[in-house]
Amino acid sequence: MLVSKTYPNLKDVTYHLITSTKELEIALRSLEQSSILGLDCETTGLDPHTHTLRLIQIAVPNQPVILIDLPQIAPCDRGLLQQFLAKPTLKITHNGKFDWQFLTQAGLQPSAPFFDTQLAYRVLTAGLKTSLSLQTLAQKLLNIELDKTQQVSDWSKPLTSQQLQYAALDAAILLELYPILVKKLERWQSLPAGNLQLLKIAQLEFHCMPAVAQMELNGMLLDLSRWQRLGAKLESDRDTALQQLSQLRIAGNAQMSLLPEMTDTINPNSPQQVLAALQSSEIPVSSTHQKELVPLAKHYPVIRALLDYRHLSKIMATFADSLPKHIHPVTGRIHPTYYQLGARSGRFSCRNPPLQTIPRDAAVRTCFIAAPGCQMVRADYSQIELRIVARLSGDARMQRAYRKGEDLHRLTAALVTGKAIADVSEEDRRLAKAINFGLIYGMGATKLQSYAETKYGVTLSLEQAKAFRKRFFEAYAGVAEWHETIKRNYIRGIKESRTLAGRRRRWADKPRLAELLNHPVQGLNADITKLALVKLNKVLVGTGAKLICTVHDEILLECPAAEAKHISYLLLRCMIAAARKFLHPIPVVVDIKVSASWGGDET
DNA sequence: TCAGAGTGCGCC
DNA sequence: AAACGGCGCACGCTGA
Repeated sequence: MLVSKTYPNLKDVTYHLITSTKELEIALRSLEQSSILGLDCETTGLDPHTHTLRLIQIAVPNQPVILIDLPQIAPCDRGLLQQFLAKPTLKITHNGKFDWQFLTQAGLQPSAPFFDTQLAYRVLTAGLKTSLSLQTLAQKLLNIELDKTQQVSDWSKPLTSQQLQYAALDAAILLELYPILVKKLERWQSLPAGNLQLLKIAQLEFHCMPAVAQMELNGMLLDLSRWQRLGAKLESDRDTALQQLSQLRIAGNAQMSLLPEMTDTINPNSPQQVLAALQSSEIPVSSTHQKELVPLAKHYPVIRALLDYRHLSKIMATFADSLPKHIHPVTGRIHPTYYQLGARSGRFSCRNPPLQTIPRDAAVRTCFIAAPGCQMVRADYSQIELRIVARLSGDARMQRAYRKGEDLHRLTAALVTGKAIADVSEEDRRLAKAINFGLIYGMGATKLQSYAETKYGVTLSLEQAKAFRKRFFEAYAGVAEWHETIKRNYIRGIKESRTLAGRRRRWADKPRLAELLNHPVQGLNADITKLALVKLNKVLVGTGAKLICTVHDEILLECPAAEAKHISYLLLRCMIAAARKFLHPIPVVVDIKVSASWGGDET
């Protein structure tokens, strides 16, 4: 099954199957001396709320792999195992989040430190589209072909020797991967540029893993009846928009008579058909993209109706109809999957359902509620990306503004319009937001124009967009220089980028300039939020607070109402401490709210 | 008929 | 010369 001269330890991996408490006691004693162990589990399925552990595999160097047939060990006899896993032995896992969740559900929560080979490999390959399966790692790092056919076998029946052999190998191989990955993570540390701490980034991820695992187990509570009422309203609004759309289309049909086959068979969800219909009504569009339609909405009611319809049907399809399907039958809560290295920048990604993209609309967010007797405590970093830009670029004016606690958007508005700060209008400030957020990643004038219109409702001519762009970089010369520095790297053909914390992103091909501008910022934001989660996980021990969601620069907790004040203090402290480590001397501002729901606005 | 690329848009 | 980045999901459409 496995042939390798290089890894004699993996040739004929021997194992010891434990089926009684007595055997377990002896086996655990034999493992006690080792400072590291490979840990893996086989389960009856993938859901830690409904499926259960079947086998726990523990590998230590130079010993048979211990395979614990957990159902054979009476729950009252699992104390020793629980104590064993709670010891500070280094646990080497592959996708340890999964094992952590099942072990935790079984009352066998493993304690740090962890070394997760999957996270480690992603830290090394961030930005590349590499597979992260154990099979791939075995192949690339050990030159071994791993047979995973047993992975999907039936683990609820009596175990076959193939299953046992497979299970033992999965744990044993972790011990071989570990030193290789450590060496790779450390190698980058010795490069001359300094501050290259890939091992530290990997350890940040390892420390974050239990917080993420627990966050998934905790899930979020949706007020279903409120949600359904909202859904009904959205649906009727959508249908109203659709009706308007069809009436308006008929009204415009004088021009459409050339294409009679289109008049009543247009699918409003088809960009192709909509584009053809708009063009045949002599509306000057080259695509039906939002950015092209928004400026026309003022002049054409049909476009307004189309945009309204699209918005509402988007929310209906992606959220209103789908979220209730994700309510877990056992917990009654929504448990998405978070991938802590899901984004190339180091950010989390989240799916099933995508809680990171829930509409901001208060009507939507107030449906996400704290459990009875509990409050939601949520906090987000104020303008974290702009503060990071101020920190990285060293731009004097930005730094001064932040240190004096000024409103950077107002400042930008004043600088680009030439007005005094006191005369800056609300619209000027919205314009400035578009400018600040857009231009820091190198947006061009054309995009700035449509971005300001679409996202901030500010209409600009192309000339104005060009002029504002020019003035922005004159006003923030440090930002312009920072861009120039990165541009030089870009021209040199550099293929990787680092955050201040050392996180690296790689490119297989030539990166785009904007990607090189973005990664140090978005990546550091991820570093900071993850550090905050790690700090938080420590201080929340013993409290009633639960981590329930994180959205890039925001952290949501749920806790008994009586604790809310204390918990919000802890959350604030952790987030500020995490950001301060990298942003100093730029001040860190965290906005914190305690409320009954995600949308509530109390405190 | 079904996988997959493309379009479009929700969030930060 | 010019260039915002990072996601996941639903949908219509294409081509084998």
